[in-house]
Amino acid sequence: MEHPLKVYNSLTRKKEDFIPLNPPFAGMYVCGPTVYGDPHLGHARPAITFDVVFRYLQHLGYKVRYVRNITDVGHLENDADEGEDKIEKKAKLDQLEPMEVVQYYTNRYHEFMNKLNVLNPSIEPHASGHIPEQIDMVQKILDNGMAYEAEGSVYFDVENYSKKYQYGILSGRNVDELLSNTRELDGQSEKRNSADFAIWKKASPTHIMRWKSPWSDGVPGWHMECSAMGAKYLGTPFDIHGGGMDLLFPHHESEIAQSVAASGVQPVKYWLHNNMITINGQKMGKSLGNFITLEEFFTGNHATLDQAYSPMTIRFFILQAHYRGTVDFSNAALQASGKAYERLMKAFERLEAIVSGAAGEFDVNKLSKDCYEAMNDDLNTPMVIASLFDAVKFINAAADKQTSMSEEQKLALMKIRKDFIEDILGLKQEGMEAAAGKGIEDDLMKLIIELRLKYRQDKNFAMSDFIRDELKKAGVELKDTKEGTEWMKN
RNA sequence: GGUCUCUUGGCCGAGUGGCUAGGCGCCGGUCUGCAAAACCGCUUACUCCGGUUCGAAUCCGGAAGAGACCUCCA
Repeated sequence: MEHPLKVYNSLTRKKEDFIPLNPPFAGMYVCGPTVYGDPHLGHARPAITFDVVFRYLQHLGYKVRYVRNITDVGHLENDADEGEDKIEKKAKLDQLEPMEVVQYYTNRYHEFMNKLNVLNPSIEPHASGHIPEQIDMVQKILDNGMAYEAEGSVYFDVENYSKKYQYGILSGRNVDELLSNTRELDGQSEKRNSADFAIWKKASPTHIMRWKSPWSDGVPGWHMECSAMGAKYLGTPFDIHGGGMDLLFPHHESEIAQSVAASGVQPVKYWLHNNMITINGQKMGKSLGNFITLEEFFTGNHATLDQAYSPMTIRFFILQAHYRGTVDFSNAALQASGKAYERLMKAFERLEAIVSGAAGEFDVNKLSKDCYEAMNDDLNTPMVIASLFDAVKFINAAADKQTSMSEEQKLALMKIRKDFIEDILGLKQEGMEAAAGKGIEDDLMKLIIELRLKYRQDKNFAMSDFIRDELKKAGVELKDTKEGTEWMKN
């Protein structure tokens, strides 16, 4: 592949050339949601980030298998002995079957990902559908002496693992500290060491979700699913593993340990991590309870939101920042993104209507080159967007006849639009005001606008302004454009 | 407390040892009966203190502030 794509690898802490293990194939695994709540803005970030990775790898010609899991079992509130499964807890609360909760929130997740124009992954495995694979892996780890059984649960033996391998290779944590400064803390635990983590958990009598295993009726540990499903669908090792930075430790660290303990092989070549979305400078997340769901963004129905924000505004907002930096949510920032997005899309829409002539002062080849370079430099989408705004200026100038554009330039810009805006960044035109077309309301507005037009033609501006002002009070705004009068509800 | 990261103009956000990112806002203009929208122009920043260098916002050291992970979180 001649495009020298570089990605930042959390494992080596360096930008590295992306060279897949088996070109032209590329395998990517991304940690998907635990489906026990509505998707919020924080979920949109990895989904969009790795959607762009998926899209770009495909654009470069790779045959990509993209696996993004659904965690529907095994994600415990904590690793303590009485730790409750998140799904099951929610199910009890709502008096539903756990799988009803799973189905509902999986559907919700899909619904909102579609709105954000996030492509479906190639495979979307559920943890609950891969219990045998996980049991197999637990057995292998036991066989290799890297885990022990206690009271029907199986725990990963960090201390023993560390004699041969490095627990902490990804997160940079020092095992000796992990082991020593926690040893005294828990006398009552089944674990030999509090750094150990459950890879199989015996179900308490009240547990609804449970599977038979050689050790007990129980559930797999949270980290197991990703190791087992990644190996099953992408092999060992595979190319890319993605997820949020908050999963780096302990989730991804433990994934590595499990896979290495089972197979002896480093399971992943490139670890990619997106950073967090913050609100008032703090991470937006479940535990702090400061998250805003995607539905709330799309409807504007939340106390801290000044207005509704469209899915593409959210997508654009996220792409305007580099994926490894935090991005701070605010109404002002989202409003700015919304406007910028509109301007970008409108300009490229005007492109089609431009009558070509002599070539204008604009180097489209350089633009294309800049966009590729930005993408290749660890997926620098904000840079791509900045470059695209150079084209916006040129297109607008040509559309306003301030300069001319050759057919060649026009076609090249159309290709930029197709490649970068649509295929790679995944931005799409959002339906202009869906407010129109609502039966009698629409007919009435048509009548009012017609009346007002009459007044305007008679130069009775007092009356036409009166109509506009009164409508505004009623929450309807009028705009006179060259194509006629538009209206929209506020 | 341990590990790590960050601090850029009114706001959001790239980037880099010398070549004014970009967006939004503000202001000015074009257009329009007016308004809005749209378009054009303008707006020269890099927490502080030392050091290295011909030259640092960019490298090194220190200080202050903020954040992430260490328990569940995307």
